[in-house]
Order: sequence, then C-alpha cells, then structure tokens
Amino acid sequence: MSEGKTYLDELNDVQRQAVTHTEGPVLVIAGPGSGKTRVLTYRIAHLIETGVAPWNILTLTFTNKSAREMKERITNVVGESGNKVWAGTFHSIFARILRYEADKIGYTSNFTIYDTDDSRSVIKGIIKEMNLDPQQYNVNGVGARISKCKSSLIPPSSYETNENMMAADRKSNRLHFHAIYKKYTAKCKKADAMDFDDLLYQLYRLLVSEPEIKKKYQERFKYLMVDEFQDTNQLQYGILKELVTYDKSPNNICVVGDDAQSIYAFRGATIQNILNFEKDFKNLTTYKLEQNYRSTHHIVQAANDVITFNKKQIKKKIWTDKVEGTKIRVIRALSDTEEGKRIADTILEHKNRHHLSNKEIAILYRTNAQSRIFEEYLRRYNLNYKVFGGLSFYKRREVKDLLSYLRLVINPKDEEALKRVINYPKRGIGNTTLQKVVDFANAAGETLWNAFDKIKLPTRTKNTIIGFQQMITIAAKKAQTDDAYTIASEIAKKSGVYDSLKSDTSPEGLGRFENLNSLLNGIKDFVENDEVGADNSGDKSLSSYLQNIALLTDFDQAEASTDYITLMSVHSAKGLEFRSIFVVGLEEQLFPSFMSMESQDDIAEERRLFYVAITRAEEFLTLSYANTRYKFGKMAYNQPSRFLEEISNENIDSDIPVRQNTKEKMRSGVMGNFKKSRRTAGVAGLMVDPATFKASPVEDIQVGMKIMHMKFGEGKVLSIDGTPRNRVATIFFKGVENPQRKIMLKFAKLQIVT
DNA sequence: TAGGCTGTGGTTGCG
DNA sequence: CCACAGCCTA
Repeated sequence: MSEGKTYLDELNDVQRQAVTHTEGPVLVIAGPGSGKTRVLTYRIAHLIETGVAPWNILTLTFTNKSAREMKERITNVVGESGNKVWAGTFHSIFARILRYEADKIGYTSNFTIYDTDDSRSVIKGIIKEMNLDPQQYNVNGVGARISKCKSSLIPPSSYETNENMMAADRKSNRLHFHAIYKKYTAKCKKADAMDFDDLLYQLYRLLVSEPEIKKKYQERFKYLMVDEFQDTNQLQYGILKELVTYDKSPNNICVVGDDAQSIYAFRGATIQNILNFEKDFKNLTTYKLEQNYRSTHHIVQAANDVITFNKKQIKKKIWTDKVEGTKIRVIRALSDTEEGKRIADTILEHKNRHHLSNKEIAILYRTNAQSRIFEEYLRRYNLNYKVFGGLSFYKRREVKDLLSYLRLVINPKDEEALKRVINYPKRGIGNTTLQKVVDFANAAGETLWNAFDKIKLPTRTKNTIIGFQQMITIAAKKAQTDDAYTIASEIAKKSGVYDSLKSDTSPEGLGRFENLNSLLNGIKDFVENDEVGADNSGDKSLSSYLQNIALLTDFDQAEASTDYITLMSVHSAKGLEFRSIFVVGLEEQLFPSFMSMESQDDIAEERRLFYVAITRAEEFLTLSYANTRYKFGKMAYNQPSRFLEEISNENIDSDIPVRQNTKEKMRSGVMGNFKKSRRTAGVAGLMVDPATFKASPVEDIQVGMKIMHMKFGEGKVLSIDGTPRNRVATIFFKGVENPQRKIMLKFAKLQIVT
C-alpha cells in the first residue's frame, strides 16, 4: 500500500480531517453509522504511512471483538506491519504490561486473573469469616462497591478520608465495608491474583508510583487512540492521562465516542470524561461525524426525534442522504405470546417480500429473559436463529472446573481455583475439612496450599490431599516444557474430571461432557494453530494459554457460514447493524426498565439505549409492545413505552393511534399529566384482609424490616430518608406494578411482619 | 459428607 | 415461573 493514498479518497471531508490531524489532542464525536471504525483504522494506517513506527501506536477498545476487527482492518490497509501496532482491549493491553512489570508491585508474571465469580466468592468468604450479616452485606452489593472504589481511584488506604464513602456507609449502616475492602485487597495479593478492576487499577498505581516506568511507556506510546470513549470510567481516563500528560508532551491522543450512545453508566462509565477531556487538553480539536451511512431517512429521523428528549447532550445533528425508505412499523400485541407470534409472522412476510436472509434480521430486547417466546415461534416457523448472551462458555461450571485445575498448576496460590477443585470430583474433602483448613490458613497467615502441608488431619484425609497436591506439582513441573494441550488432557484424565463427566448420561450431563471436549479441542487448537495469541508471543505453554483466555468472554467459533436470525439484548447489539431490526417489549417498566424509574438520569440512559437499538437498523425497523406480559409467574399490565410517543408521526406507519408531536406536548405540560395518570395506575383492590390487619407504630419501622401494606401487601423496607418528622421509607413490594415505592411514614399504615 | 428440599429473589454486562 | 443458595437430614 505504498503508491497512491487511495484510502483518503474513501473518506468524507470531516473523516479525512480527523484521519490526517495526527498531532495533538483530537476528539471525534461519531454518530451511529458515521464510519467511526473506518476513521480509526485509516488514522492508524495514515500514521504508519507517514513514518510512525507501528509499535509506537496504542489503540484501546472495550471488547475483544472490536479489537479483533480493528487489527484485521489495519492489516488489510497497511499489511503485515499492522500486526505490530499495540491494539487491544484496555484489560488485555494493561494485563500484558502488568505481567511484564509484575515484580515492581509484588506480583509474579504468572498472576491469575479472577473473573467476577471468583471475586464474588472471595468476598463471600470474607463476610462469613467476619461474621457479618449476609443480608446487610450482600455479596453483589459489596462487590459493586469495591469495584466502584477502584474505578474512582479510592484505595483502601485513603478510604477513611473519603467523606462521601464514609457517609454512605454510615447511612446504609455498613460500617465494616472498609474492613472488607482491605481484606479483599490483601487476599487477592496473597493469591497472586488480580480482578478485572485491578488490571486497570494496579497499572495506574504503578504509573503513579514509578516515574521511570511511566516514562518508559510514555515514550513507547507516542500516539494513543481510544474507541468508545463515552464508556470509559474515571480510572481508565486517569491512566490515559498519566500516559499522555507530561512535560513537553505532544499530547497525541485521539478519542472517539458518542455521548448519545453511552449506555454503561451503571457500571461506572461517565460522560464527565468527555467534558473533562475538553478541559484537560486546551489545544483540543473536535470533529463531528454527523453523516449516517447506515440507515434510511425515516430511521435517522426517528432516532433524532427520540434523542432530543435528553436535555444534556453534545450538540449535533445526524443526517443521511439515503432514500426516505420504509416508515417505522409499530405492532401492538395483547399478550407477550401474541407479540412473539406477530413478530415471527412479520419476519416471514419480510423475508418473502424483501428477500431478506436470516442473517440480515435481528430481534433486540431489553432483558435476556424475553428471548424465550421468540425462540418458540421461530422454531415453530422453522426459522433458524441464534441467541446471544446468557452464560458464556468460559463461565460454565464444567469449563471453569477444568480451567481451575489448570490455573492451580500455574499458580498454586490461587485460592479460588483450589477451593473449586479440591473436592471435585468428589474425593472426600467436604466443607467441614475445607473450613478447618481455611481457618487454619487465616490464623497462620498462610496460603491455602501451604496450610494443607502444615495442618494436622486424619490420615485418610491427609493422604488424599497429598495425592491431590502431587498431581498438581507433577503437572506444574511438566508444564515448564510440555505444551498446554498435553498438560490439560493429562490433568483432565488424572483428576477424574473427564471420567466423571463421561459417565453422566443425563441430558445436561451430555452437554457438559461436550463442553469439556470443546474446551480441550480449543486448547489443542491453540497449540497446533500457528496463529499468535493475544500476547503476540507464539508461546504454546499452559501459562500462555491461560493468559490468552482469561480475558475472553464468548466462544465465537467459525460459524459465520450458517444463516440465522440474531436474538440479543440491546446492550450487546451496540456496534452492530442489520437490514431489519425488531425492537420488542416496548413497555413502561420493561423498556424503560422498572429499575430506572426513579431518576431522570436513569431514564435518559434508557433513552440512549433505545437510541442505540433503533440506529442498528439499515432499512426496516419494527417496534412492538404487549399489553400484558408474564413476569415472575404473575401477569403484569403495562402501558406502551414513552419512547414510542417520542417518535414523531411522520416517521411511523402504525395500525394503532400514536400520539403526535409529543415534543410540543411535553413543553406544554400535557405529557406530564399523561405520565401522572399512567404512573398511578396501580393495584386497585386490597391485598390484605382489613379484619386481621393491625398497623404498627410508625416509629418502630426500621430499614430491613418486612412489613405489610393494606394495598400493596408484603414489602421490604429498603431505606428511610427525610427529616425525623417527615420520614420517607422506600419499600419494595413484591408482585406489584412499580414495586419500589416511597411511602410517607406519618400517613402510612404498616404492619411489621419481621 | 452428600443429596434433597425449601425459600428467596430476580436489569442491562466488557474484561 | 425458574434458578440457585443454604439448610436439613440420612
């Protein structure tokens, strides 16, 4: 690709400017379908063409998929040298650096990466060990909070000086959180393990505390590029700044993102980063990619209609010069099953009339649980489909079991792996024994592995353990010379994992055995394939294999040839496009989700999610909702989603009346009234027999109590705020529309149950 | 120690 | 309704 810079001709004016503006800080605001990936890859190609060494370029993405795509497209443009570019996910690139520098922060280069399950299991152990109430300190809540601490740059050492965090702990009465956080950090370190947040946080720490090392990477990464910048959290931005801000730095950083497609605030992403970027880099140039090459006119217009309802956003106007296209179709169904049927019918009709292949069609929903009904009808109609999401291959029990053996071989300090396999397959080391060893290890400050050597146990148990440990140690020795597959297949046989799964002839058992085999085949493939791994090393050892897969999520094998309809959540559809899109379940409480009803910010995020959903469509967009739907076994009645009304009529072709020009209505307040009447439509009758109901004194009501309400039935008090005279309780009522309700205690009649 | 049974709780999800 | 965790009993 040396003669004739033809790639520049493939770009529009703004795109070309963004590509050729290589020096200094650049912000690219990229609307949906505006050629964002093209700009990023061509920018890299351009840098290389103008003489920048590929290894001086760092490109960070969020998903393995986009990293892969990016690398592929770079090599397509610039050839082999493209492989030398540092392109990968935040986690994988940082893990690579951390393995290299591990000794500087007290880790070994073979450190284990704990996935979310491992990390939750550590927390569970700590809560148990500290004798804390598992209700109050629920594992997921604590885990989320630890993650929040790390991504907001609050280490255990400075936690106590953080008034916000401390105040929140006092309010929720979780005073031991700090101690849990400290213990958690120590345990991970002792196990030579990092959780996903650590891969970012530890690098940040390293850069801040070791100026020499920081300098090394500042000099290496002369050009930085970040994809999906709106999804970065404070910690990720912190690292970027460390890498790019220094004395006489040229600040060659280019970030690409779209505030309107920010749908991950719930896991710490913050738009603030875009705003800060403008502040932190004074000589910033901003480019806006506003031309949409993906969708026809009505679809682009509908997207614009909807997003204007979000007040806070960066000003831009997405446009297309494509044809008018088909109007958006809205389907109303009476029930969730009818919705399934009508969507399947419409798909058939679409296929016939527009000659669509399955691959060009996707059904998108807010929650994964919605997939079932569509699956049923698609199967009935003999339409090939594939459900994405749900539990990924590497999270399956049988897969994690064997992987835990392998992890243990590489890192015997890995406590989570050890706990998982010490009694699998059953070898008589049950919970009682394990608890004994855990207590011993904690008291002696030993790792679990070493505690097994030192603790006194009945001879039979002891012998079992010695046998187990020998199996691991022998494999560990062999792992230094033999390849990953040799070790893995040997361990699978010797441990008994293989036989125990093979002998299980139940339907699930067969599936498990199959999964074990595909895992082993995957390892074989890793060894025999001459493709280099994520670390670019070509190393075929077990340790290298584990490093390669630790950060993988799905098992996307080469089945691109089969023609199937895609079923997935809106979240996972981000970045994809299809000729025909069905967005289903457009009901209040579902999309927008009931969890986001309390705050405007949450609703705004749901709206962005809807924006992402409809902008996936190239030619055909169909929206649907059902009047009734089964939820947790109970029938729920929901109003059509407010988002439907936010699309102006001229873009909709509907068999039902849709309110027109809601934007005007919202301004005039009509919308507000409408919303109010909808919200109060709750349960009409009483849930409780008045004869047996006895209200308790309101001052006795406390957080965590189970109570009865005349109308809403049984509920749980989540929190109490307000002034002492006007206490307001937030109560979660099961099986009630709008389950989370705020109740003024001085008026409420509540009976305490427990 | 291991399997069965009851009770609880339940978005979205990258690494 | 369904999945899973924790308790209880053989």
